[in-house]
Amino acid sequence: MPKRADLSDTFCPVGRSAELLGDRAVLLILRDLFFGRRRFEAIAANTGLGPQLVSARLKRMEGEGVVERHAYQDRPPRHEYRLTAKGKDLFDVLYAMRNWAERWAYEEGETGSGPAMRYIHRACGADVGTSTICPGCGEPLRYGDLKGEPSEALRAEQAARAG
Amino acid sequence: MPKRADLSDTFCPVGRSAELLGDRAVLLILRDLFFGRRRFEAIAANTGLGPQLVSARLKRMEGEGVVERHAYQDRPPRHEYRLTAKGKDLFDVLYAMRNWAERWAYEEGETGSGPAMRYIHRACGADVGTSTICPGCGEPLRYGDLKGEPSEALRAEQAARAG
DNA sequence: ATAGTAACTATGATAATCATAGTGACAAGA
DNA sequence: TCTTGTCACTATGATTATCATAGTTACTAT
Repeated sequence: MPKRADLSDTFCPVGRSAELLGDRAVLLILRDLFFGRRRFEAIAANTGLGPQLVSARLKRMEGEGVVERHAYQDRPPRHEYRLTAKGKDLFDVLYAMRNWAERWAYEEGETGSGPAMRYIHRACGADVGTSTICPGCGEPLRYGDLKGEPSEALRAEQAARAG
Repeated sequence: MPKRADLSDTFCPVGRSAELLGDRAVLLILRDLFFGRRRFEAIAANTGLGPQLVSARLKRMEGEGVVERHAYQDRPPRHEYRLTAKGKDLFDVLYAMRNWAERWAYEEGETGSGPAMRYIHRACGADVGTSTICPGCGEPLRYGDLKGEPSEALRAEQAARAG
């Protein structure tokens, strides 16, 4: 594409976020990082993105300070990618996207009886449904407070991609 | 680009949302619609996007059921775009993006003393800061409960684009 | 010596985006 | 009447991002 207008210096906060988040690949990579996938190949396989796209986006995300590259062995050199504090703080955005999709993007019964991805509040054990505060104890939800349980359909899909 | 993998039938809710939301233009148009801009030219001018991009995205968003096209006069035919219930329910996503940017994307004092965009909870009058529940009364925040006040810097920027 | 794994880079075809200009339908003013 | 202006777009051509596929580097394991 031609040079598009840069939004990183707009005063609108949504515009600034959109520069990074208005990108399919970035969103999918973030999802996988939140899911616990840290290795390049695992991310590429699960997202279905080509290696050069994954590479380019991880570099950009590293430049933005949302991920960190970490060597987990020296010979041969192997790296993994981890969310920084700034990256982990994007959880609310991804969680809001998940909530919206659970409410609007599935046919009745498409994922069995429950949601595509169930979240349990560790502190009180309640199923949080699609709310932003825990319906059991009323606390706001943060990354780390939640335990995700993919539905059978989602688990099968991910297994197929990994194999 | 070549035909990219379609995510609308993945079982992952973030993947399904990413198909629509992983796009700069869609995000900017949504922002403007939430801001109250309903007319094509106003959206094109404020986002800085070309008319064919705005046109294409509004069609896609209409197809997805997040916006509705409304004729507000017949001679000559003039339309405006409105968020549907499904569209309004994306507020949490945009609000989470705004919160993240307010926390991480500005230099100290870049927008004066406060945030780029201040939100007040209508019910209790509290400044909600960057939280997902009202710090004054504890209620979860919804679109319609909040009154947005752009900072002087943001107001000036928007005025410059409109003129 | 051969195969395998991890993390990439290179190449060429395809498709999306941008800037700019143009269209159709009408209203208002000179 | 003629010109100018507004709104909501569509058309065109240049530029650039993305995809699929293949190749590379540096090792380990058998």
